[in-house]
Amino acid sequence: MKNRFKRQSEIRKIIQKGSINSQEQLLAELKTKGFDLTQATLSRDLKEMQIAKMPHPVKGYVYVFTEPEKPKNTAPMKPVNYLADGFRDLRFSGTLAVLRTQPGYASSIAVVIDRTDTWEILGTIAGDDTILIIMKEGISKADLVNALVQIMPNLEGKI
Amino acid sequence: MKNRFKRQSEIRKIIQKGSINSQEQLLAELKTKGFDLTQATLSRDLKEMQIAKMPHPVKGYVYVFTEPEKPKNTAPMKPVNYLADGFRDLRFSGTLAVLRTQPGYASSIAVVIDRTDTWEILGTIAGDDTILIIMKEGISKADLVNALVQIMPNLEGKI
DNA sequence: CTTCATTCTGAATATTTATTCATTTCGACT
DNA sequence: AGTCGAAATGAATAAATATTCAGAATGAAG
Repeated sequence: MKNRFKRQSEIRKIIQKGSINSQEQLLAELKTKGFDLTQATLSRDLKEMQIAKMPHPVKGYVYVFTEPEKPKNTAPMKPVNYLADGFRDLRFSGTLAVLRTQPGYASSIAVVIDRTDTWEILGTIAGDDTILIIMKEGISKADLVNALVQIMPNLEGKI
Repeated sequence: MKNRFKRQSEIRKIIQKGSINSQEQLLAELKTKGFDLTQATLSRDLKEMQIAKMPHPVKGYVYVFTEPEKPKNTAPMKPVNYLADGFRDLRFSGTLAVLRTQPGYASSIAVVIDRTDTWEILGTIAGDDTILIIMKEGISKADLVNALVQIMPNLEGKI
């Protein structure tokens, strides 16, 4: 139907603004624009248009056009071994660990560490040849070393 | 809790495979891996991890990691509100706070924090998706949260 | 070791979203 | 115009998901 496309086009516009968090809300918005339909139809439209309700840290949930997932950490193993080669040394200070690398390696190693979301590690910050690792309180040096070996098996013995 | 991170890590692995289309299904999968939890908890995990149920032309609906929407070339919003959207989570270790953001947001948020010269905060260091905030001694978690909300009102309630 | 506060979780429930089933609408063709 | 079949829709309902509320676990502070 002709109306259907106009409607979906309007839906697109509204979603784009990024502040819709339920179909009911969207429905109301559409009514003000002169589109009269039920939630059932809306649900079908959204499905067809591949619009998803996504959790949002601040807004709760928001409807968005979704891109299918990035194949991010699908193949960590290979680059990881390679990255381990950039490793220089590891030292500790309180709840911080400082990992030194060959110049230029730091950020790529840090990215790998971050992606694994290891629970012992709150986060990392990388410069050019140094990575600062912020550890969870109460984590021992050994714990951290284990975690790192998990991530980069080739480190085994280098530490 | 320790278990919570292991669990979320497992969730990530399962979702990654791309054939989960309901929480119930995911729940069952997790049970076989030895994680015992309820749908309520799972819902909360998914929200926290920003995993969304997305319509899929052939599979119906699939759970996926979603990309935050691309800030298209729509007129730049009020910087501060905009920045709050990049927020992921906030955790503490001693006198440090680690603020995690959507990839790419860290430095711009850090700049804003630095500019305010909040007395609770000695300084910040930003990577790509992590900001390290060095707090003044004696500052509590709540104090820092308050300070951040001052800076980015939209954070209110989401920390 | 207690007490207190905070975080985490499950059970029950509320809310939201998808689907079923019946009806209507529309277009193509006589 | 009338009939057929396909697509679209709404009402009701089923199914799925989010949240509330209360209790348990954990951790910090005496």
